[in-house]
Amino acid sequence: MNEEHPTPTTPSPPLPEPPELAVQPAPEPSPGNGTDGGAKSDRTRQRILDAAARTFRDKGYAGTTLNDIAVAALLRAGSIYYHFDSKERLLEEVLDIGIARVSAAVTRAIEGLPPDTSPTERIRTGIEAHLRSLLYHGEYTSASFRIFGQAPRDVQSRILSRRRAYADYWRGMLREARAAGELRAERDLGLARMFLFGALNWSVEWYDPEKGSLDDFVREAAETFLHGIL
Amino acid sequence: MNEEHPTPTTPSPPLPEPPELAVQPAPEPSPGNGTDGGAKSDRTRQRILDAAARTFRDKGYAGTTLNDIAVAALLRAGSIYYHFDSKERLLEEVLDIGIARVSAAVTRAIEGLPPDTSPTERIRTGIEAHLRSLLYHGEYTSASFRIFGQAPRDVQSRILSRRRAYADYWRGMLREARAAGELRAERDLGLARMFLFGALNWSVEWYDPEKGSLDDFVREAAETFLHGIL
DNA sequence: GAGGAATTCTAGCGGGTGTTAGAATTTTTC
DNA sequence: GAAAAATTCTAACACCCGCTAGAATTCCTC
Repeated sequence: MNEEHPTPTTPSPPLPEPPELAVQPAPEPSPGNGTDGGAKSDRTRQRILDAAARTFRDKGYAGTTLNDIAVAALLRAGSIYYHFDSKERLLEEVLDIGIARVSAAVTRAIEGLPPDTSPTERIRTGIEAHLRSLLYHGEYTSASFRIFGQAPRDVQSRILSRRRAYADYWRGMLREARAAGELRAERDLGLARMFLFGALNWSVEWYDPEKGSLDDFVREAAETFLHGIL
Repeated sequence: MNEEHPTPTTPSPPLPEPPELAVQPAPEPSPGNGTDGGAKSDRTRQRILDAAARTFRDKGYAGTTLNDIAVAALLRAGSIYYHFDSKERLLEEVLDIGIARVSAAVTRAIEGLPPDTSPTERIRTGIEAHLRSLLYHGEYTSASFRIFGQAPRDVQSRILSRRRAYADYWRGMLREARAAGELRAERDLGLARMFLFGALNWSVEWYDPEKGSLDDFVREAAETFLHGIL
């Protein structure tokens, strides 16, 4: 048993090597969360979650190391386990937050419409809200859609109920539009919905905010889906 | 779950039982190319490629182990290196084959049309061919779209030229349709094209061949994109 | 069958993985 | 300021990764 370590000479290094710190622009000061009472320093928890969402989104689940997350969150890998039970649970929470946020954004946008808004107009609003939630500050949202397919089976199934609820919401909207006679009667609504999700969620891979305003983009996207290209 | 690796204590690790193996025999035995007397047993190479395509597609690039591929290809992990230089190169070839196949399928389908076919009809044919190539025996095709985003940067850039060529093909078709006055003038063609790709390629995640014929599906898909839902 | 090439396997290296125990440190409480 | 609690770090374990060298095996040719 010979102990050969790179730095056996220094008696007690206070900080061996400050790990290269990914500079985080402005850690959003946690919004005034109503029911406080929680410990102040689970802002660290939030930092870990944010770092995980972004890293998962960029490198995939299996491609992401706990050390990657730790570096981005400005601590050491082992410390993550004080806040999360495992890498899987971390993923699970990121995915969950992602869908919850899109769902909330879309629901809120549609419920803010005047009560006599037509089903078609509701759908248009939903499309725009979904896209906005995806493309604008959507670290969790985009991560959620991008890496859901890579998640372990049990994580997927634990998230599935939320996903299904969101899908049902859209199913209902489309059905109402059909009931109101605003849709082509022969259209397959299930296919249309999946088509829509595919088109919208894929945009996170190629959308470039510098090539035009987000407002124009989401409007044009909704129009393309509603009317087609012909 | 059923993974079994030879434990170091057992003296003679038995060969893994060969499970049933569905491999399409290479229709074209590689013709005698120049320098080498074509080896007969690069059917193994094909088996590895097939296994890699399917495993990459299912588990992602980083999530796939060379041992996973080896098990699916009925050999041991080390043997892969007789046929491929590295895991990266294996990925590269899978991705390349994938795009090449869709591209070839779409091109062939459209070139088979009568010369006076309208641009719109060409697009419809292209959509259907793309989908068919994706959903029917599309292990490479679907893998190519699903995991391109997970590939290392240098692999991506080496594949990019093929991808761009395929994208250009579609760009040209859409432009012709517009020139022929068959498209809504105000439509953004770049967005429409990316929308289409997103919708089509996402279908590989949810399409269930037992819920209806492929013919009906691809027809309905093209219709939805061309006319929208309204 | 013998010899040689082609192909596969075995065994292992170096390194990185998620995870954990316990020491060290910071923060809170009195 | 001391004691206690909360949080982070260090160091290591056990395992698995991609990959390689060389032995073992199969295959082909004569």
